[in-house]
Amino acid sequence: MDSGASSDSHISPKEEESSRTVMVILVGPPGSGKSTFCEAVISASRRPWVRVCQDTIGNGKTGTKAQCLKAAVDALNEGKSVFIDRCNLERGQRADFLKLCGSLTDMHAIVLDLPAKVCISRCVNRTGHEGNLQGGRAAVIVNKMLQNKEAPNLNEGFSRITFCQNDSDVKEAIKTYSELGPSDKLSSGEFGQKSKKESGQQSIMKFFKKSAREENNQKEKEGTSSSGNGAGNEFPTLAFPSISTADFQFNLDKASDIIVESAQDFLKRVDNVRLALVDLSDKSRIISLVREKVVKKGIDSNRFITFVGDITMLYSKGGLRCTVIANAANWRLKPGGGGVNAAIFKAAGEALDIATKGRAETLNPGSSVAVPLPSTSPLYQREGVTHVIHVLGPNMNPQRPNYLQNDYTKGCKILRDAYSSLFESFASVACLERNKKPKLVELKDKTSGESKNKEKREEVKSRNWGSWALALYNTAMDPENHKDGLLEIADDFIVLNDLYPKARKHVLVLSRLNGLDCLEDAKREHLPMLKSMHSAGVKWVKKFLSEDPSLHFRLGYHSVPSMRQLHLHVISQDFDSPSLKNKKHWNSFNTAFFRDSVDVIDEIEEHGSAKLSSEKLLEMELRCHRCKSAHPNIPKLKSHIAKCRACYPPHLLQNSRLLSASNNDLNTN
DNA sequence: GTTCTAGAAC
DNA sequence: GTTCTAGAAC
Repeated sequence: MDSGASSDSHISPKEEESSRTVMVILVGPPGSGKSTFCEAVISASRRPWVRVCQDTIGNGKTGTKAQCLKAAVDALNEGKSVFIDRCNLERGQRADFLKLCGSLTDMHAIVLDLPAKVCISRCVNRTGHEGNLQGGRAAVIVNKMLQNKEAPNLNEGFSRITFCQNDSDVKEAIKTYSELGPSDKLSSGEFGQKSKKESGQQSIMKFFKKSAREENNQKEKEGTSSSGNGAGNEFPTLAFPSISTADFQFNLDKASDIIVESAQDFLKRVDNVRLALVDLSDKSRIISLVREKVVKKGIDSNRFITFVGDITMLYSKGGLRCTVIANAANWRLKPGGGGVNAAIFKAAGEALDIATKGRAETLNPGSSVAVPLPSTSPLYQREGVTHVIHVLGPNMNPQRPNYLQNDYTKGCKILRDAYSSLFESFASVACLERNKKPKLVELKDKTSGESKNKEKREEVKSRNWGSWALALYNTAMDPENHKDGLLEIADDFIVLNDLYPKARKHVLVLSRLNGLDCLEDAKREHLPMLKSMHSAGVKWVKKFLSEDPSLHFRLGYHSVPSMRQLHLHVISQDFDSPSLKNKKHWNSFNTAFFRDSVDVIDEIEEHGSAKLSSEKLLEMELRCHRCKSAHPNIPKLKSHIAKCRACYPPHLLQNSRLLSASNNDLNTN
């Protein structure tokens, strides 16, 4: 080294060390204390720090990641150290910041891995926080973020990672960083206790279970409750009482056979669900009979369990989490009477009575009806029950309605029907709760190619619906309370005006079937409903054409809808609407992404399912739906289609895909 | 699905 | 300077 020169361009090793900057990426959900951490260090530190906070970077408002990146670069260039104060829970979110750092910057992560419930309660309690994440939304958002959490790893490029699981860990980390002088360097490696490895796919249900467990002070750890039996505990569970064997005096031996056989049949067909037969008495004869037969038949004890306890307190008293419970209902679906029915209605509160009335008035022996439990219900809040399935079995009691006069041929058939209806209702409810169908075990008529496709689609489908995507579902399940824009209520569908019509006339025919989320779910058994939805759509088209014969209509489904609950679009082809604003809007109605109802019905009749198009089509260039000319942007396209009178493409003129006043097919429907 | 808005495109 | 898109947030 040229020790004689005193040029500025030469930095002694000591000086080089002193010029090192640090970028500290905070990792934690809202409410984990990221901002507090930064402020505590900055106020106590001798080192120059800049806190880059996405919540405030836009002139005090929420900014973008790009703004944060720029602010970070600027600070590092000025020789300052930087805190990246945003959630950074996913590896991808951290990567761009790590890329900014040159060899003179140390890259650290501080993981604020505090219990989710602590973060949520802090979010709820604080006022005027920069991120404005207050109130009840906090829980939803924190949960959602934690689902995708990926703990930082040294191989991402960090030289030091500090894990904090509680306030004292946080305090210690604050102290360490506060004491970090301008020329100090912290040692490399991982510090603090890393939380137990969780899969990135941790579901909200699992999260709730975890929080509840923490509150229960490790209740499950100590006892060997029936729920603590391995993987089965992760599955949606249906708790059900023995049907017809109490007040309806059905023979216990016959009933236990039917329970075990029905359950075995169901569990063979539907994977990833669990059944729990529940009885109040520990001397329960039906429980012991069923238990015996379950063992004899070699049914997986993780997937079919028997449980002694109160069906309305399975979680709070027994630690058994069941998202769905069955009610041994009466035919009038009324509260009271005694037994399980009285107990469930009482525990669920008025909400269940109201929700039940919205679904059905009476119930026939051998059938069931699933009722979503409003979140206000104590049974929902305390026990985590999302649905009650009312089921009615055969009656062998001369004092009760529909007495079968000891006819066990009839009685057994009805009881089998009751269980099979109950289990099917449960499967569709479980499917809704997990936003995907329980994986059906392949039957012999499936080829391996088809089964691969199916798996692929299921993967795609497992994405979560945002809260905004539930509006149609809520309307379908409870039309009486969502009357805005409602045009017609039928037994299996509803017709309503689209809230943001993309043309002069744009209505939706909404299926009322619980569990049918989208076109992908539509199978042969749904054909009668798809046809009645189509007919309803045509009926409304006729009405609109009588008002304005110049219109043309298409009826169809989006391949991948944004809103949950199968809905048929009935839309006039003028696309003259201020709500049609972007490329996605246009392409969702004018590419193969839009599947004409007539084709959907044909394909399901022929192949058992409808073809779906990729969401990539939504990014395609903008083309007029009549003359197929391309246009650079939406305003230009809109002014073109307002004038274009070219013939519609031949494809649309076939098979009644396009309906107009001159269309003969309208009269034949 | 919409709204909001930064910044790209013109 | 204005228009328009696209990404983030809900």
